[in-house]
Amino acid sequence: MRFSKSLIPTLKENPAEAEVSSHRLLLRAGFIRKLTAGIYTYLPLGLAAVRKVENIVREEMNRAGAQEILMPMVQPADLWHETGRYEKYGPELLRFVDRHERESCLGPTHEEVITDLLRREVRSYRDLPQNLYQIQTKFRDEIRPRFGLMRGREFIMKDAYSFDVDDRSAEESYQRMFDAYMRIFSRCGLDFRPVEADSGTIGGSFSHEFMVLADTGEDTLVICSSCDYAANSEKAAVMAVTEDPSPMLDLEKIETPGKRKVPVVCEFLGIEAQELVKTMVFSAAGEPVAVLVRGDREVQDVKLKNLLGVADVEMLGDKDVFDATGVPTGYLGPIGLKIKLVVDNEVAAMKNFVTGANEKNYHCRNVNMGRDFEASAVADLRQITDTDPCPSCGEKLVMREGIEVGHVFKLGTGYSEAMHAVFQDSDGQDKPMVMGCYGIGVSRIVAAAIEQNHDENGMVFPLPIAPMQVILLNLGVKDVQITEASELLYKELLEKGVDVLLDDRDERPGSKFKDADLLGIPLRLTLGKSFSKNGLVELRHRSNGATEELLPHQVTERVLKIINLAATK
RNA sequence: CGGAACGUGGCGCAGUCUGGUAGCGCACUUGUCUGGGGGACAAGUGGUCGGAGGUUCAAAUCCUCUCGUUCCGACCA
Repeated sequence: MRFSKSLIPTLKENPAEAEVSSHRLLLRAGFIRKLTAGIYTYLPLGLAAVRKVENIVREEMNRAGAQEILMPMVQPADLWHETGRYEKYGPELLRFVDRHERESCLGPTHEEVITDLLRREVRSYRDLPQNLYQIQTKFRDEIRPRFGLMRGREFIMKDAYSFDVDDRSAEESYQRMFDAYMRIFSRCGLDFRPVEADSGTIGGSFSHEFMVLADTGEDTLVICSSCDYAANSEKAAVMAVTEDPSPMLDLEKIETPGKRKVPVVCEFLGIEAQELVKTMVFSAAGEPVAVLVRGDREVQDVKLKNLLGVADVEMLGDKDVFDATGVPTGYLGPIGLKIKLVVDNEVAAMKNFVTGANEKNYHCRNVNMGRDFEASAVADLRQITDTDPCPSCGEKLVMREGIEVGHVFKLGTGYSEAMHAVFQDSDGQDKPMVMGCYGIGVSRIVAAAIEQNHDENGMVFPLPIAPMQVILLNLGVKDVQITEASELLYKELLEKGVDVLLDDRDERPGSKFKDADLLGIPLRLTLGKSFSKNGLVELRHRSNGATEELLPHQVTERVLKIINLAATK
């Protein structure tokens, strides 16, 4: 690829619209251009990086026994009605009607389409297992697209689906995909962690996310400092505490005029937030539900959602709380509360705590569960913190930010039952296929890789996913000797299958160096002064700035060696 | 969904408060010099000031509506 003939519109200045580094650099380096919010065109180098990632994904999926297909982006609403997701999925699903007034949508994911395919084509247990994948553009009408390729509305995703005869076999499929994902992200040169995750709207029984560690990540992870436990903080289990053995004291109602917020009540009563229990009211599928957590804790709504078995929970506003309970917020408590009540484990182990009295300007002291109120469920409902012990080994936890680049789910039979995707087993019985689904954000990997690998001069690509492996700088386009040698080297590298960008523009050396750094191409070859003087070619590593001087005939061999080393690492 | 900011040549911005000739840097074109970390000089090209409506002798500037973009937040009682 010749720089002079390519569309690589680099920018000297930071675009006003980009905040995070990957977004800024992708625009500055001329990898992408925005069409409209969350929707981008990939320019030659941007696409080249995407293709590199795709190829790694493809190789590893194929190696794991998955088969590549390509499904439609436009999907009929009927399929989505079958699984109930046309209603449930929410406004992220872009819906429209075609000229025949048929309801349709743009695929944000393909469980319905693939399940429809398999139910038509698979009759017998002999046809299973199947694992099919595609690399395709997805559309999700995000509320707030941001950070360039990180959270776009249109993005490139690899999605795979497995179909098995039973749970045991499905778990093997899951494990195969898990292993393939480990290889994929390692090969991409990413610093990542697989973490236990919530299975979200797609549903299913268990799942892992693959998180690239980066400060700009939108998810928070907890990682054990001692064992290999790691989880998304919204899922991370909090260890149950042992019950406080103190005897129960007499219940006492106290006047707390105007004291509503936890710190205010605590200060007024001279207690710590750990001695108080707050009562939060959520709406779950239209029903109000009260949740008790300790005063200094936060309810983790994903855990609540899972306990209640609903798609979504939402905290009620002051007015809705009053309508549901007859009590103004700030004075809520469990005693005599008329709505459903669920209690965090930690609270269940507490004795003689303070709560609201369900009466304006009053709280209660020495409240005890079992004596003063009953809960309809006790469960782990609070957000984990970094002072909590590791749920696996009890050691210290560390919290980190992460970018989700992959997600594997064991789906079970939810979709296959809803859509009657059955096969005849060896005993002659019809059984639903056991499914799994596995996603990778291909375009997001490019962004995450840049987020994780850049410096003040630009991107620093890991070799395996770099759009180009080598940038060859001809610093003397008007010098016949330098130009001839550059062209020769360029051809030689191309012949050996090296991806090389020849900077043959009539620019000053400074501009070429700056652009080379910005583009983040791992290996830079320079033919300039020291070539004229001593016939030497400079090889410089973008990542650490190390340089070596080589004779022209040594260059290709040396470059190939470095590339092969990076590939086998 | 709530809040805020911004929209002026390709990019980054000033001008708007206080209405009166549309400006700066970069990029681009031509020429000369220069040639290892975003060169210098000279001469040029390019803008319905996001859109619509209104006020005014006069609107980038004031008013109304609208579209677009970005950022923050989404309630812990």
